[in-house]
Amino acid sequence: MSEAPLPGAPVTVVVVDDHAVFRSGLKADLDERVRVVGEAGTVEEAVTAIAALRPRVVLLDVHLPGGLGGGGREVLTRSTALLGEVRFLALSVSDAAEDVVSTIRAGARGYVTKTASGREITDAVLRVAEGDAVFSPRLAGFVLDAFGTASVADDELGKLSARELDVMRLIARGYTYRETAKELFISVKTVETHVSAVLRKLQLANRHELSRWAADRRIL
Amino acid sequence: MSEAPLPGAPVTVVVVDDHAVFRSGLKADLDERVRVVGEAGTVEEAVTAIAALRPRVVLLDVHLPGGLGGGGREVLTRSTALLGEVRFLALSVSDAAEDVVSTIRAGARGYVTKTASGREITDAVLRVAEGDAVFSPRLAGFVLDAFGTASVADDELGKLSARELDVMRLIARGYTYRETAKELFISVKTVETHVSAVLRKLQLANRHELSRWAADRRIL
DNA sequence: CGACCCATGGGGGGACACCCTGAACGGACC
DNA sequence: GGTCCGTTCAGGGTGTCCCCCCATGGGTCG
Repeated sequence: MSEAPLPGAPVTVVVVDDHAVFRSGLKADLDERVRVVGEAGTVEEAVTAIAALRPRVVLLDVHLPGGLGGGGREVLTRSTALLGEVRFLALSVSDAAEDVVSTIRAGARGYVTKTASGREITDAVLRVAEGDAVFSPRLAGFVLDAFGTASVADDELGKLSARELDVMRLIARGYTYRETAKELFISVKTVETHVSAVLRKLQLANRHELSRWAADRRIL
Repeated sequence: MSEAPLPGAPVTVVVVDDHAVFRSGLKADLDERVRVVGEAGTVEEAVTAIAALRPRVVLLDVHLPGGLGGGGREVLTRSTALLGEVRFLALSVSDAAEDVVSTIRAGARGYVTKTASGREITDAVLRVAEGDAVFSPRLAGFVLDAFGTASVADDELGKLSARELDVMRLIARGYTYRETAKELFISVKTVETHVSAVLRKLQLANRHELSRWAADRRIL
């Protein structure tokens, strides 16, 4: 790879996970072929650390708290300027298709579930650093499927705006319009507008179908 | 505590989690007041290790794979013979009331979310070893609530009549009153009556909570 | 600069959800 | 036979859901 820094030098890594214990585990289990140069437990810390340290690879927990849904993706969207220089490898307990696809779409170069060993994660980091895309074996199949048929199957979600996603998540959980409005500091009428847009874009009839739709995709 | 072994001796711990990296993190972050004498990544390994090693405390991930729902609880139910000798401290990423309550019901003496630091988890282990019940601060409130009404809360489902169950299942799936009435060959008004009875008996506010209640219990 | 999308919010209205009271019938239990 | 409960249904009311219309301000894109 022409982008590789000094051959033989360890790959620099920043670890992002809200669980301090898991970060410690990574630092203990990643072997000497990589070097952990920083860590972060929140979205803010992560964005700051990545911009300052410019690691070769970021090991990113998809389920960071903070963003209304999937704070890990927020780190990605706020680091787009660095996407050419820094590679992101997503770490997640979930292997739900929706999570994987949307994370890749946000710019991650690989996706590994947390059941992997330190050795396996090290291997994945190195391959991502070299430009490969890496997926846990049992994810590889449907990731390819997803991107073969993604234009139809999945882009329903991509058509929702950020605010519509906020509203959709709360409504799908059973919040009333009034509760949703209070939670998001907007008027009930605005919630109605967003819900109508969501139902129209997703081609659903009512909030019950929305709940099931979201549950099927594990968006709750 | 009269049950305490040698005063000053470190508390023995077995770590159960399907993520090897997280186990490493625990071993690295738990301080010298406890001693990790074994670990396991599956239900089978855990049951075997606990029976053989007889640790003072088991740090148990609730979300082990294997059991049809929450394999961690399976470890508890298969170790009941040791519950007097070995204390279980549940570790989970979830702070959902349902998970917490059912885990405590299965015999765990505490419940800590994985966002806790190594120091906090060590403290929790020591307190459980001494006989205390330990909960993450924001869990403490509703755990007490849940157990104030626990004896009643259990047989809620048994209190529903046959017809109420019929109606409840359809409503929980998102059927409207009208659709439910048609399906069961009764009037909309009768459906209303049954739904009201169900909501009252289960102490739920509306059909959305009913949907979640039923989903949690896998009644759908 | 105009076209377009997004986020915000309002008026109004039909349909539905949920609650209250009340009532009729039948079966079960003592 | 009286009492309780489950099942059936009604009238009437309030609040929520979801739709239609509309408007304003901001951002992006060509």
